[in-house]
Amino acid sequence: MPADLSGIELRQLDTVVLTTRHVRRGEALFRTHDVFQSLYAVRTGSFKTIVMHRDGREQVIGFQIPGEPLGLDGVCSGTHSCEAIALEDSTVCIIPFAQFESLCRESRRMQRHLYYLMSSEIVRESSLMMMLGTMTAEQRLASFLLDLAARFRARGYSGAKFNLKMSREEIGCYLGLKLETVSRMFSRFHRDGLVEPKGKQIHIVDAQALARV
Amino acid sequence: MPADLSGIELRQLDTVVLTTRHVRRGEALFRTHDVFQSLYAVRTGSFKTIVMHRDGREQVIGFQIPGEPLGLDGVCSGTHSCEAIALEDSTVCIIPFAQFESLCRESRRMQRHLYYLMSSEIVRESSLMMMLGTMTAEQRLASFLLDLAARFRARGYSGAKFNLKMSREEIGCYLGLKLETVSRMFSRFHRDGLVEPKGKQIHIVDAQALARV
DNA sequence: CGCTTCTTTGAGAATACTCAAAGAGCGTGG
DNA sequence: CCACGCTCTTTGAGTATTCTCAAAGAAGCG
Repeated sequence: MPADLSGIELRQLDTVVLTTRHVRRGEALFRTHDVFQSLYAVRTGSFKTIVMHRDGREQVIGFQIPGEPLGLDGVCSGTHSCEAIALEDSTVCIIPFAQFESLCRESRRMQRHLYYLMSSEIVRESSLMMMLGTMTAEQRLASFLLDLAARFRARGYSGAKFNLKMSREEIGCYLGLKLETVSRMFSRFHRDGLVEPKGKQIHIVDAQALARV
Repeated sequence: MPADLSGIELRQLDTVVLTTRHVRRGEALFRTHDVFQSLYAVRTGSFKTIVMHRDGREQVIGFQIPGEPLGLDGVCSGTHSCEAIALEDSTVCIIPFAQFESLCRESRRMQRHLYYLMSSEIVRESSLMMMLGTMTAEQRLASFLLDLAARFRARGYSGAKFNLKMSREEIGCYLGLKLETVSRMFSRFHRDGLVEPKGKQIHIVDAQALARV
């Protein structure tokens, strides 16, 4: 997970990350109001995180792929404010927060890394709010695809071809759109030669044009 | 700022908060890409924080009233990812981050408080995304007013009557709506007897009904 | 291989937006 | 202190984007 830590710190982290956990497709790693005890890092598979309104409305607030952190929302109140659901059979590293906290007190770099993770999440959510607040349906889907592409690339996968494990409905729930609208936008991108969607398999043909949308 | 710190820690914090700064209405406390050096706490007045897209689009991601923190976005990259603009002549406490960080290494409670602040911001933004992604214009304005009311109450002001320092346009920019839509929703709430808006002075008449919207 | 779930597409409806103009409020300067 | 001008707010009318409802087609799973 931590790209900017030295070998020493990584070994220290290994002493804390004693266990991994398997989560089956559709199951929850944690739910809203669960007691917060650990941070997690996706090891294999993928997750969505959702917040639920009392009336049952859901908002997907993020998708996590291997290497990305989960659970930072729980630090402030001691209970989780969202829930993390596996999009496919997945495994996570468990990082017990109490132990991680001790490690942070010993290692300034580890401490900085935790700050980095939390602040990054704040910045990520800010740009998501920008998307939800100012963009058209077309722009939202374009920026979603480009963001995913960049993250896959950053983790060593192809940024041009990847598999969407989430449904159109989940994408819509993330982008503040209905599933039909998401589907129509995919069709439009396909018609315009920007993207080649074969079901869940996505091939980004013209990233430049996507960025200009 | 910190509600859960002891007298000792508050005195320690006082040694770090050496200076305050005045910011005139319309001026920036910090701008996007400014080097991050300090956290701030609003002392008097109020601010908006905005993120800017390259094409000039703006999204207001928060309004800050006295007692609330500013600048947490800068921790991860060392530069600010948003800008903070004063909505009226205001003052802030300056908390140099390097010194605050040292203090956190000495005091576990101070450390926890920083975690708390960052994680709270993550949770706050999550619920904002829920609003932007799932709510109608009417519901957005209602939840905005109730949120503000709760925050004023938490800081010891009246939750039923308060002054909106931000314009209809800024509210719209925060709620993902146009200023005309915001104005229409105010008119509707007025017509229905939920809110008594006298220009920028807001009187919440029926908070229960607002919550049911 | 059949059933269920997901996706696509169409048609019509609703919400929010755009453009426009009048009215109110605020700050500034005489 | 009042008047002027500017900005902000309100309201209306028409438009556009997205949503809703519906149905057919495709894909995935057991």
